[in-house]
Amino acid sequence: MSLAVRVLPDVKGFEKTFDYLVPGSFRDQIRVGTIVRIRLSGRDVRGWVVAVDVEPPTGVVLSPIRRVVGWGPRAELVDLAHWAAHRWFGRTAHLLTTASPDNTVLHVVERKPVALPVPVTLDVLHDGLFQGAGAVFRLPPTSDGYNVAISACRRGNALILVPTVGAARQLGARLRRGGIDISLAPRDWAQIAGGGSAIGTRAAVWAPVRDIKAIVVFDEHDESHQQAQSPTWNARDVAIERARRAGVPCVLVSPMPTLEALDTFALTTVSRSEEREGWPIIDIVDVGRDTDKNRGLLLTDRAMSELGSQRRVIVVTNVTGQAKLLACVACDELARCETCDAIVGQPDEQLVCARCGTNRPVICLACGSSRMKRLRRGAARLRSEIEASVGEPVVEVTASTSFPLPEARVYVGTEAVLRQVRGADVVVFVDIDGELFAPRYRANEQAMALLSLAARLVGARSGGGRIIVQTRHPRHAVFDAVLHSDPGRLVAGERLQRAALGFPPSSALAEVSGVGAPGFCNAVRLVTDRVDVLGPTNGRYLLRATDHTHLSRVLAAVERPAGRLRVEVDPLRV
DNA sequence: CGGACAAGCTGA
DNA sequence: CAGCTTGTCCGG
Repeated sequence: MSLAVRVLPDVKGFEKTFDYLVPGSFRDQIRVGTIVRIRLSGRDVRGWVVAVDVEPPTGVVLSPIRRVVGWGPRAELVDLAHWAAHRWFGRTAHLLTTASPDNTVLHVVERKPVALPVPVTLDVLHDGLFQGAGAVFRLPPTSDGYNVAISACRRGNALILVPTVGAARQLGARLRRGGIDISLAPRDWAQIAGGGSAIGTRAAVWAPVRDIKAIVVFDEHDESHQQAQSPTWNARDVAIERARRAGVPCVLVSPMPTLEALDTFALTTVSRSEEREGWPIIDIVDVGRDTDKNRGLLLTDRAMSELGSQRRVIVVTNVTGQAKLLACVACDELARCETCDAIVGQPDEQLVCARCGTNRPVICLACGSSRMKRLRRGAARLRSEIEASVGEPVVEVTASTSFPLPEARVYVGTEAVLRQVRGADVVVFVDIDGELFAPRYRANEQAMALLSLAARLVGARSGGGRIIVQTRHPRHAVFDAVLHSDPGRLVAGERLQRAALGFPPSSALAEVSGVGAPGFCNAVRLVTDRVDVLGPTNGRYLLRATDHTHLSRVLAAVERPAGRLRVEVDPLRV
């Protein structure tokens, strides 16, 4: 047996492995994934053992590993980290950090599997979902995923991913009460390494679950499964790959499965009536016709009557400072792109589409008028207007609002208000058109996600849950889907539009920015004609390939130029 | 990344 | 040509 191991140093800026000797006293502690300290060009640095029994290159004198720090990711997760680094053009060390314990782990106590109690009602189990390689399970927003989680854990050690820490704590506690040996990842890293199932948010996909038997991703569509900073890895996609490698089923649960999920596994749904029951009542209020335009009010009579009642109301408006919404003065038609339907802005003389780049003079497509008016006002203004009209305190909630929230019957805010307020009777969307026609290719999906978030807050129709949506486009496909409580109605059209415009999942995208971007993108042009280089717009290039296999291969093949380079694979807003 | 070292610039 | 900056290379 050779005494040399390969170590990946935890040093920013370069990705290279080095070989070291293992002193005899360390030999039984060294495995793939072990965290060690090594000497590298005079410095004492941390690193991960990525291969054992290696044949070092000839003519190099190896130095010894200085110290064993503790346990690190399991060998299969080191491989998975390599895969993810390639897929999202990041450093393996970055992903290994996420897969490693926060604190030093010196001892792992192995636990035996516990015998699970037989559930009282076997018919609630979803064993069918876990039969093949996996499934997409469309479950309405107010339905409980507990039985899916239980079904996963009954197969053996399972990994369960949810979008928020609160949901992880709550579902984890319920599963423990149900007799499941499950720990919170990454907090209880050492415990998970000893056995049992794990639950957590996106980082938990790297939890050291032993002998894994199933993976479940709840709210698969939720953008918080994707890391915001580069590398923009997505826990759902890592979960799919982890399950595939382990040969175990992966179940993706969502009230509104993404095209990406539907392209991966077959869809399972609940009955039409059960899905309908799982959505609240949704009132689509046509702002273009139902209101007196001259009053200039943001809220329709329908919304005002809810505010005047004693019900708890959440009023959602769009992000302040986003692209202004323009509408025709004569006929009230929204200014939209003639090519891709996104709302267009008016930076100067022309109407410009931020999504596809089309521009035209300031002319209404419906009536030919050349006069436009601005529609959007901020959350702060809205708050004071509502407060004046209801005569009681109204609390504004933004992403930066600190806890605890002041008690109030009425809350006003941007998207964050839906995530921070506990519950409500009614949610009012003041101008959802800003979401529907946002210059982002996932606009429909994101609007749908907001509606399902609201649905959870107000609860099912049987309990009186209600959502009021103010729009100038009451016949929009997203409303057709929610009115029927059937997000599946969006899929075919969405798929066609994405394909027609070359957006995922019919393509793989990467956004490149930074001083090194021009050099990098020129190099991409030279290497291949299978990756389109678009831009730059605002200093950002967009690389587009037919699929991720090609995109990743090209990104890896191109030499990194000097200077800062930011590559965001699968950018959410393009 | 950070250190080593080489090549390039400056000033007396 | 010392003294300093800037660039490039390399680490086991």
